[in-house]
Amino acid sequence: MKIERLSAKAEDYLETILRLSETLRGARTGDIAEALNVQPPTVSAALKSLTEQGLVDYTPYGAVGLTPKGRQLAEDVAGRHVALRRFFTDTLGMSQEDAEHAACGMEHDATPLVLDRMALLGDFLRTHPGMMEKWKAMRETARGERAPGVESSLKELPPGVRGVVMSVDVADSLRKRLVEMGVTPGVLIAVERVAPLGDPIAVEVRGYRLSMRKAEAARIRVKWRPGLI
Amino acid sequence: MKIERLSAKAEDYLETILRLSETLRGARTGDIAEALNVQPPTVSAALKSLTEQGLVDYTPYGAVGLTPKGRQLAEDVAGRHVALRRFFTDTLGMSQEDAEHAACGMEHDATPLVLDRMALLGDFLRTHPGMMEKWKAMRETARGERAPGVESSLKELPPGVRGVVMSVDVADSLRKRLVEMGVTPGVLIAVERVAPLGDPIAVEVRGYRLSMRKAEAARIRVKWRPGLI
DNA sequence: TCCAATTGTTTGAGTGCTTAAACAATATCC
DNA sequence: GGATATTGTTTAAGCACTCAAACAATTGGA
Repeated sequence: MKIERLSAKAEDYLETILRLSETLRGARTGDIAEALNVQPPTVSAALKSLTEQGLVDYTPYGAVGLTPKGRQLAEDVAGRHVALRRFFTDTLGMSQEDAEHAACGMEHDATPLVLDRMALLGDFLRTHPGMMEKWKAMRETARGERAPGVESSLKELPPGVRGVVMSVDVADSLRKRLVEMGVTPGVLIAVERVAPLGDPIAVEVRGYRLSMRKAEAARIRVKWRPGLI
Repeated sequence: MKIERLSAKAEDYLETILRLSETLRGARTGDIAEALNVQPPTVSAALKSLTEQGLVDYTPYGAVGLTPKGRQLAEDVAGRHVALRRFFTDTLGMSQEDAEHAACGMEHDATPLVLDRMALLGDFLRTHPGMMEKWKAMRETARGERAPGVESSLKELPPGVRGVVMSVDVADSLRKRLVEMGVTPGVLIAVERVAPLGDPIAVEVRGYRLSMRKAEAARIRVKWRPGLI
């Protein structure tokens, strides 16, 4: 019996099954498919493979459960996930949504030592009176003064921070509207605010305010610039 | 021209080519294969695919170079890599080796906001006089008092911290020796020190001291326990 | 009870990544 | 210059993951 490292995908399946099997419905093929953004046949295949590896308990058309070994691995992954998310929200001051998104990708490769030190650093900041306030204040004042040369999509530009448009790679219909508004390479742009549900987002450029979908903002590359809007 | 997110593997290839092409030898198939721990034919196939995507400049049997687009992406990845490694060493106080290892896996999924906040947090600690010393002191005293329930392989147990053996999954020859030494589930164990080159490592158990390879330590699961050796 | 509607699986196919074995080009040495 | 060693590529194959289309089981009414 080998302890081969599971693939990131396999870990995703186990983690999802663990979460769903704690609900009343239980973990059903369709729900797993929806949670992982794949089609049901993909889940059937994955379930077959995981069953052969002795990680899930599963009979076709029946409910999906975890074996002790599978549960152990699933709880490992889930533990890394929450540890990262807590660090991102509680210590780095990120939003729930941003933290969740980042944790999803990094949970598969975070090492125990990294997670341990992250948790410890959070404790350090919280147990020293006044330190968290100072750190929060620094985050506020530093908005827009950050990392010269950081480049990302417009979607990932923190609200209030300015960026220079590097490239626009959207469909023609939207592109036309953007060009009319002046969203062309070289121009300063900023995200004003994000709607409660995360979509659409309000963008400011040359004094105009326009709104666009996150999917669209993801196609616009920007370089972060000092200064708030 | 779409900006599909590259796979982690593709990012690895680009990053490696960037690093190697800065050397005198240049990026050669065999060197890339060795750096990424794959066989040469795998690299040939990857190079073909990356060429079709317009990311590398490559003629069979010739030197491998990056296109502007490929170089851009490679530098993005390399930037995430060093940002993470710096945070792990300079702020979390991890060793170069541990930091490098952890950064390798996480670089593909770290978001710009995460990297930015990590860098800012490092600046925060360094710019407040005395804070780094306090934080370092806390790391020292906290060794062994950490995260109840954290489980990892023996290889990942920080030196000096005690752990309880959960399972031993090694070949029979070593297993026999380990059992004689008393390395069985339930017993307390600790890593005493790691050889300069990282292998072998000195392990302490029931007062005995034995040395084993990292590959072997990776097969022993432990749960971290309070208290130093 | 039986017939839709829903849900899940199988099939067939494709992509990405990997390898061993066979083959081809390049480099090196005499 | 030619034989040999090194290096790189092609081929054939396998595994993990994915999907659309076709098919099968289950569920929930009427």
